[in-house]
Amino acid sequence: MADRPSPGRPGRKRSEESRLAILTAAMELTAEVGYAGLTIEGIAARSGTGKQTIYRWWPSKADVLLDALATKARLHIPVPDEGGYEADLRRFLGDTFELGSRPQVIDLLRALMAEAQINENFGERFREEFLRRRRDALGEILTRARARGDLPAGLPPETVTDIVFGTLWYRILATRRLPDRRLIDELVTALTGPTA
Amino acid sequence: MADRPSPGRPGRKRSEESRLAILTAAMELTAEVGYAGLTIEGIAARSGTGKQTIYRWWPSKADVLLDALATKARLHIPVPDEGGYEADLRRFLGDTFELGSRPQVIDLLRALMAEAQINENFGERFREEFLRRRRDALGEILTRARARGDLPAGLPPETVTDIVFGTLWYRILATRRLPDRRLIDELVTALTGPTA
Amino acid sequence: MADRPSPGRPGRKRSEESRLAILTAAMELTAEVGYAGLTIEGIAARSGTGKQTIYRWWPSKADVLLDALATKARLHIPVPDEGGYEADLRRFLGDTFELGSRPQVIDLLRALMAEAQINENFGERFREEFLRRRRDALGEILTRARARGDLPAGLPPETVTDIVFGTLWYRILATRRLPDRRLIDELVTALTGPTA
Amino acid sequence: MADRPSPGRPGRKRSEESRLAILTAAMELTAEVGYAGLTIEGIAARSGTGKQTIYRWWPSKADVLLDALATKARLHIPVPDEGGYEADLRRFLGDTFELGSRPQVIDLLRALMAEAQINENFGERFREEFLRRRRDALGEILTRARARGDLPAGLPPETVTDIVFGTLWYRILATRRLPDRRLIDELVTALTGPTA
DNA sequence: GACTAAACGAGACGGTACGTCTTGTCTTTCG
DNA sequence: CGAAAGACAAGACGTACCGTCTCGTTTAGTC
Repeated sequence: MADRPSPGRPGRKRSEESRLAILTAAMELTAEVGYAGLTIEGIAARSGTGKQTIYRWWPSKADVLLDALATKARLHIPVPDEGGYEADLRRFLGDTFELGSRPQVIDLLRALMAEAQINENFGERFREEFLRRRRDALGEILTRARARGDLPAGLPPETVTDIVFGTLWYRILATRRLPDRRLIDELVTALTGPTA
Repeated sequence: MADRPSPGRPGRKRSEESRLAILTAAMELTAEVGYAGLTIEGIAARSGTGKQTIYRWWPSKADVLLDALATKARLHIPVPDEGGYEADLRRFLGDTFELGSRPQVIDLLRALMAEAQINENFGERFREEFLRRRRDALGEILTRARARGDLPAGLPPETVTDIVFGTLWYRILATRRLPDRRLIDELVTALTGPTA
Repeated sequence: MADRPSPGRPGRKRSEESRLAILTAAMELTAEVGYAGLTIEGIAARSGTGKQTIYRWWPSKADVLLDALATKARLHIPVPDEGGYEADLRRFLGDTFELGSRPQVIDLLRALMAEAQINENFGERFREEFLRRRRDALGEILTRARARGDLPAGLPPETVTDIVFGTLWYRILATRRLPDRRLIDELVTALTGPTA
Repeated sequence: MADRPSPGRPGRKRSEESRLAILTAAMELTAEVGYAGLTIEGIAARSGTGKQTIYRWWPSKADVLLDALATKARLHIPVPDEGGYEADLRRFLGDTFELGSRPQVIDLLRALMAEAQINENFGERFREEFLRRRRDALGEILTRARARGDLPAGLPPETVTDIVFGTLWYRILATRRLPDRRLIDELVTALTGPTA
């Protein structure tokens, strides 16, 4: 993403106005013409900035969108202790689904996951700065569950995480059916089953 | 994909030689320069054919690869009756993993899934001609399991399918850890748990 | 132009129907889309023939048009003896202008003269089979005039021919003003002047 | 031809170096492969520039050549007053022939006149920016001649111009015999005859 | 020195037309 | 009558440019 220059050095300061105009233009254009139709030139034109300003701060259009997502969409999901593994899991899944219910956000996520497959460098940034954070949030819940002895045998936390996020992403990427309430129940069934 | 002309009509026949040269070149180039670096021009040059010949038969480079995958990689997975749900599932997952263990194939799948997100038309073809077939194969097993009463309560076949393929795809797309033997055991645990 | 095969040999005869369909299509298309927009593929499609049939008999689209001009437009101009150089000249110019007064024919001539500059081989054919015949017609008149002693001194027949056709072509190619009656008078003035 | 941007505005300046490289490459290539073999891609490759740079400033390959002709060949012909119509005319024709004696220039002129027939838009530019200037130069001489009363009766200046340039162009386009000294004498004879 | 603006070299894009080759059908002539 | 010859319509082939687009860079002038 964009580096912040160390303070106290000469030269004009980075224009926050331009930065926001670029992020806004990028999201709007993605909604209007799709990720494939999004271009750096288009972002520059729409935001009233120069191409060089974009290239100076972001390495690719996907990074602009990732920044926009982090800046614009409030992605943070708190993981309050609901008192038990099943309740925690249910709460986490509910919060996550809510977040992903905005179609614009879904389209953005699909585009970024796609770009991550194609562009190796961006893929690393996407995994580190987005996917890992979501895994860590679930990880917290699983750590608590393990401490309580609630985790079913034969299902290490890593695999639970793979199953949870895997199912969500697969519905989005491969079936175009958005996750819903019913899926929460069924996932909880599968992941807490043996101990119930 | 490519239409087959009805026989007995005038005009030169489609060159099977060119077709295979194109599919081969496409796969080789993807391995060498990556999907992002793959171009129609490159495929034409490598295969010794003309661009027009490619455009005549495939609408995009992703479709060439999808055809290559279907033609070259033997994707069909038989689903023999192993006698029980758990054994069937274990066999299906084992066969599937083996198939996807070739890194070349994995890279292809990642690229195609990515393209499916970005190119709506190709996405539809990819879902219909690739993803649905894999789902159907698993569906057969689940139908047998349901007939035997082996399916755990609260886990409809659709959701089992989402969980199985979701986990596999997520490992490939998001974590870059290829599915392995251990994952089979854990998935089987999660999906057959309650009946065990 | 098209060679005629020696008679009495085996094989299907050249189809006069196709030949005329091609010439007609070529002229129509030139009128509709201009010479630049004229293509062999278009002629084949319009005439309901195959491209190969065209390439078999004519080396270029310009040759098709040249053939069409010779076949369709009655280009022959008789040069009857009007009794004197000035009268002969006046008659010849009048007949020539009449011929070139059809805008379709003019456009064709412009295109062929243009192609003759660009395509060396066609240029030779155009000069031999079209331009030379027109020059020869005027040459007849000048031969008669010389016999009568009507030719002005210092103006060899070759140069008279250059001046006559040059002026006509120049009006067509460079000024887009079609030759008219007034021009006849003025040319006759210039070319018969000294003896008058 | 190329517009000149108003000064004092932001943005990179047009590269004069590229402009000249393009004009030079265009002339060289025309000499080497002929006008038909000349392509924008070839000019770009030879000149070490991008195609877009050519398309930015010239609408067609013919316009590049027209610019090259104007820039490289010193086309201006002064029309000093030689004291009389016949002397003026003789001087003008001599200067003109000298100019057109370089075969490279002749080939260029043939190509441009040809293109002007085929491409309507270029034709207009060619007539306005090239042909009209040559006509105007001769027009000056004829205006002087008229003031002196040297013009033969029955031969308006317009027609004299048509005859002079027509004969020159016809020799170039249709007979491939370059104009020479003898032609000057004969033209002068035809055009000044009655007053002599 | 960051900014907007714009030209630059590079090269892929989708497309068109070229001229050739292949296929199967339909004449024509001759053995 | 049947085989050989060749013209036919259809259409796929490899090739070459077209004109456009976007890339990422560079240069110029402004803030």
